[in-house]
Amino acid sequence: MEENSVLESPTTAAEQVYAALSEEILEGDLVSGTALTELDLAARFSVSRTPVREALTRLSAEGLLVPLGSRGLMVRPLSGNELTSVYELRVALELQAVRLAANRADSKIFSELKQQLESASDLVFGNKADLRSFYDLHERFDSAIQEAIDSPFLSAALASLQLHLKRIRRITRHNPQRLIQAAHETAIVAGAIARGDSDVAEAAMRVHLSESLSASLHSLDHQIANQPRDRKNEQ
Amino acid sequence: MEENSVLESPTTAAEQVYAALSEEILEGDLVSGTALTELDLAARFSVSRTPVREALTRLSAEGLLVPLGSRGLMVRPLSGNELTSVYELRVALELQAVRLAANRADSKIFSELKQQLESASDLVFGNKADLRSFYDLHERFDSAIQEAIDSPFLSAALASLQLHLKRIRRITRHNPQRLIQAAHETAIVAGAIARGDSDVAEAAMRVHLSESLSASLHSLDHQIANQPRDRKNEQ
DNA sequence: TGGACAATATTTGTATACATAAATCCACAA
DNA sequence: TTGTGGATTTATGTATACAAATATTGTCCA
Repeated sequence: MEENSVLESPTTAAEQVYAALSEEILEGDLVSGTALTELDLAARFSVSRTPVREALTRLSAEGLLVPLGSRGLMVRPLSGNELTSVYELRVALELQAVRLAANRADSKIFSELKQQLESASDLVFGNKADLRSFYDLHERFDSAIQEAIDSPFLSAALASLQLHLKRIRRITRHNPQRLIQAAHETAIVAGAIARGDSDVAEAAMRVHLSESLSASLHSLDHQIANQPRDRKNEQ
Repeated sequence: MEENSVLESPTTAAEQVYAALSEEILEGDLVSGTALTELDLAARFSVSRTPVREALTRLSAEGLLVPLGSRGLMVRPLSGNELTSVYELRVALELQAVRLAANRADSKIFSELKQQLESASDLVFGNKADLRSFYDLHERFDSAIQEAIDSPFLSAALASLQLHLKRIRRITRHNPQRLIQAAHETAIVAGAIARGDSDVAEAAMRVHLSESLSASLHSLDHQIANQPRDRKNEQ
């Protein structure tokens, strides 16, 4: 919903708590199911409960936190079923996004992105900085789409989705082979957008998301001897 | 999500303020651009600023309120461009929803809905109660889809979308002809879901949304800019 | 008249005190 | 041992006081 740019000067305490907590959730430092209490957080961040409450309200509204029993909140668990649901939302939003982008985008931007994505494989096996720039490239791709479509409601939904996707990427195992494949799939999407072919862009994105979901589920299943995809351990 | 309307008992002050404000926004009692201040609202609802702040935070997170300058919040304006963006989001979510519903739904439920939708035209020209039950039928249709897809993230996005759609329906002019047509279009979708035909369900929904957007934009264009609202369609 | 600047008012941001409800603990009895 | 009731603790819900930031007003001077 808002910019996470780096130029933040005088942010409020509530925003800082929100930023810190969402980062911890997205980075996996706060694992699924962790209970949060206002008093603990207030002490930890050396602020009063008031800004903590605001941060928790916002995190709940975004679905990163869910009620825990009759009292308190916990970091939202992401089982295989919920991961599948995130992808059902992702398919909805991103197919529409690339379709619109193909109709509206500046083709030069996406031609460049296509080339960069095609040559991104090297980065996957590089050092940490290379891997970082690999992810940056994908973020630039997402940003370019949002800018191209210029649709505030769709963009807001995509931004919200990105939060959960970032969590999922941390939860699932790092898989270099899959990353290379994903870059290739995304390059095809970028190419289709660049030449304004919305049908192919949509089809290629559908392929990409299908592959991506399979890989994530597979990775999740192999994490712990924990749950395959049944509906028992929800909530 | 909120089938408990009136008799819900001992809710918190923050929730009551949230419910009251969102109702006022959705019903058009608070017109686009209205500035809200915490102190005024606290006085109006006879509570302190604390629960008011929580309500405002939630309404902002849902996009019903937007920042007004450097201070304060206002009811989000919905121009033609924003209306179009809402529909770009709606297309994304509802095409996916009906596609999934066609694969998962109990066909008996949607067969019934189809029949009810086909015979709903009478209600449009009836009295207020009839019109109310016409809208109820559409809400039951939406609920049935959400239940069929059983996908928490997609459902949350649909629920959030519904808020803005409800606003739009109030902002745009009441058009009986369009309502009858919409019921027919929706009946076709319900029929396709009932027999598990996801392609036709998607296509029929695409038609419905396209027609619906055209009608809404047309209605918006023909409204005198900021005419004082006449109170014909009060509850 | 018009503009700069100081005084004032208004509004949001934060801390804190108190109220209330739920969970926990503990003593005591069956 | 078990479980029942009440006291205690703990957490959230709400009100309020104060601080800080911004807008507004008004005054004085060129």
